[in-house]
Amino acid sequence: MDYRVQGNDIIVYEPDLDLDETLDCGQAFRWKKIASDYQCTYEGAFVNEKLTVSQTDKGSFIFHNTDENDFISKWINYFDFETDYSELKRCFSEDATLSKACEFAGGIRLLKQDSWECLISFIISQNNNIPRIKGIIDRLCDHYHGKFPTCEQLSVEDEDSLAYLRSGFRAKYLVDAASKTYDGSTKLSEIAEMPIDDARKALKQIKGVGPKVAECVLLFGMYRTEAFPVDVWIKRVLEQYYPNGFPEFAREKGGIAQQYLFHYIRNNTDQSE
DNA sequence: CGCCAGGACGCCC
DNA sequence: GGGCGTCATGGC
Repeated sequence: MDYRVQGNDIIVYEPDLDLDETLDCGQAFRWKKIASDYQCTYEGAFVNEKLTVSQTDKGSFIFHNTDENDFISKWINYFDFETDYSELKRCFSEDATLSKACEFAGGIRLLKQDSWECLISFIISQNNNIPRIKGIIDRLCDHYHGKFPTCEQLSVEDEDSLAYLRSGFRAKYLVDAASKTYDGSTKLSEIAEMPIDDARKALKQIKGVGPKVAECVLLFGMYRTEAFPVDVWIKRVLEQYYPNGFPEFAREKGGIAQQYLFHYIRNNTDQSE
């Protein structure tokens, strides 16, 4: 990744990033594509740090109204710019299916999100579709003047007071997640450092957090790249392409591989193979 | 109208 | 420990 300061903006060159593939692939739900003169432009936030970012060409980006200190302290981390995804994809390409998946959507990167925001977001995601997940999270942040609520703010709510979210049966799960996180019976920062099976077990103490949501929180909110969320789509990939199990060599970064595979299978609905 | 959506829970055996 | 109905909501 290279960057330079240009006026109030940061100009970034990173061949292994595509904004559509990364910001609209179901790992984060607060990015909105807005009209612009560029190839694409997104508005969103990391917790409460807002950003408008454009892709001007393949591998070229503008981080609007961003000073160099913020870029270094926040966005390099969030976009995982310190990881060499070319190297990662070379490694994955040892496997035929992964090779195709990386080629299909090579601009996906794993966003290093906030664990609390991920916990809430992926509780909302269960048995839900992406547009509606975004709608619920929109209403949640609008309610707090555009910011994502803290666990303290959410902990004073109950099922009825959350009715405005129209999150259905998930509201009671949000209440439990907020109260456990606020009163300290769930310590997300400690869970992030635990051996993976202990971390899974700890997360599943929260009502509404099962195997899939726990795995998503570990991967997207705690950068545990060995976490491997299995949903209906990935289940299909595993059955179709990996009847003898997912290859051992890719498991340490399996969560990132999973992102490529998820996008690949979802956008290649040809099931004839 | 029924079906599905980046699932989890409660209850059954 | 696995199998199955149920849980809100909204788009198609």
